[in-house]
Amino acid sequence: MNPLDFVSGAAVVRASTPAACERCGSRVVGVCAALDIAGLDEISHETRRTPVKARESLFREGDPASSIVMLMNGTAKLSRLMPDGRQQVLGFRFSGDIMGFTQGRMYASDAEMLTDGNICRMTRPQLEAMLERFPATQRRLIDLCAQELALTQDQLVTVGRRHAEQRVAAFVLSLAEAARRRGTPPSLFDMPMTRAEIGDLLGLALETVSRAFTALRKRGLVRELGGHKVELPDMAALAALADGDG
Amino acid sequence: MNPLDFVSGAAVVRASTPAACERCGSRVVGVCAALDIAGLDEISHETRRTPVKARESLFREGDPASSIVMLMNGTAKLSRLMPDGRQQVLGFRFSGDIMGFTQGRMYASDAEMLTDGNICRMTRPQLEAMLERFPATQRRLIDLCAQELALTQDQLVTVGRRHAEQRVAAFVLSLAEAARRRGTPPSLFDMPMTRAEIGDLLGLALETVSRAFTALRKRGLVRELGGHKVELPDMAALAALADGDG
DNA sequence: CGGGTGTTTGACAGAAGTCAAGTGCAGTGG
DNA sequence: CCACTGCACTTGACTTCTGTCAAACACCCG
Repeated sequence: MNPLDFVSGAAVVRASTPAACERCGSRVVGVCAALDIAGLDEISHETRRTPVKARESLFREGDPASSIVMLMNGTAKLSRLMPDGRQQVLGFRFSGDIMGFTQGRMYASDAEMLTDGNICRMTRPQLEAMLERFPATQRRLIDLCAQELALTQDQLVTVGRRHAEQRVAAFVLSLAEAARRRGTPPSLFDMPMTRAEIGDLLGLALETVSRAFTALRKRGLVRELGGHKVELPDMAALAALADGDG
Repeated sequence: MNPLDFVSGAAVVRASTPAACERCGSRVVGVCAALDIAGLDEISHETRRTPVKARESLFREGDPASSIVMLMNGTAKLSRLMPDGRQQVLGFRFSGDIMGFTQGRMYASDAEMLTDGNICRMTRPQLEAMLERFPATQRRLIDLCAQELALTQDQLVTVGRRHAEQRVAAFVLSLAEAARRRGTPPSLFDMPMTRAEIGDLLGLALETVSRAFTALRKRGLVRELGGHKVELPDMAALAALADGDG
């Protein structure tokens, strides 16, 4: 497996036919990427771009899945709560990702912002109407799901078969890959999540995550610049380590 | 999380309008469940029911994803190979499940039969044609994907946040749930996989799996009857244990 | 009946979790 | 402007769980 593919389950796909969306911002993302200008215009009447703040909850596990959320800006966290109070982070999401789409009637996870940002909500009926009216968006939703599934499976491999340091290496590489997809430099990016949240993603204690970062820092594979900025001087070596050759 | 929902990532959905499929057998499964009699008739011209034997490979990771496979009968294993030779089992599949659907051009995992069985293959062009001709199958594919995604996330919770014995408890409960969906008694089912394969699913060594089974047997929560038959005398207690109350 | 595969069990080593203390940093308020 | 306070992070010591290695056993298939 290529650790660059691991990522935190993000379903990021760029618009194939870039077009401006007045309400949602300049980039066309998520399912809407399949829409032409006319379709976008129709949809944009019904969705609103709204600012959200760090730590704000977007939806909760078990709540009725009344709408899907497109993340226009910022970073979010998807997680589930265990009965004993601990949480499993399912993945982090970035601008361009969609969240909250489910087959069932309820959300399958919590979603919470890690940073300030902007979202667009589309209600379930609006989504259904769009799928009906623009069949191309159906195929797109299938692709988004299939891709997200593949990425979740990748994470399963990471959590199931890698040691602590390898998991953290794979994790930072996934952030790099997510940055690349957003069109920003992959070797220098933001990492707004805490050690505890990373641990809950990777199935590790926060102290173990901290020790792994220290080890990677000492090897010169990861550099933390302050302000949650991270630099990866040697991504190839990091990938080798993640795959067990380190 | 409900441990009964954990399962091995199976996307099992019964036909809402049961109808006979001459080529594939008596039950209508997978995407085809959305088809009416006329559609089934049309499709059935192009797919063939073929017997497969235990340990036979259905497709391999990295091969061109030329067809999807509907498992009519028997049990299969989906897995990925790590660079160091170890494998991560992504899930087990049962009669009624579909395998090999992917957004990319290649299969994302290996698929191998654990038992003798029967499959139907549908080529990619056939699938595309069906999706085009019968839009209802598109919605069905979305649902199958979304459901499979949710189940894979469940497994992530299991592997990431549970101890060995809890994982094994969650695993046998998932087999029970899969049996229930197939319409067979949930407290008595086949378990054709080896301890090593269970370990590769749960991120455990085979010895650890064996010890966990011994412990569950001693507690009277699991009974192995020979011939790969397993009985669960107290599923509620098992669920409590899986959730950490044990 | 025999051989191979899968399973169980034990002893030990090693990785990660837990508990605890101390450090650093950022935002707040005087 | 600076001290204070709270949170996140780091580091150490110790414990516990799981992995590894090894041997014996059980079971199924030929």
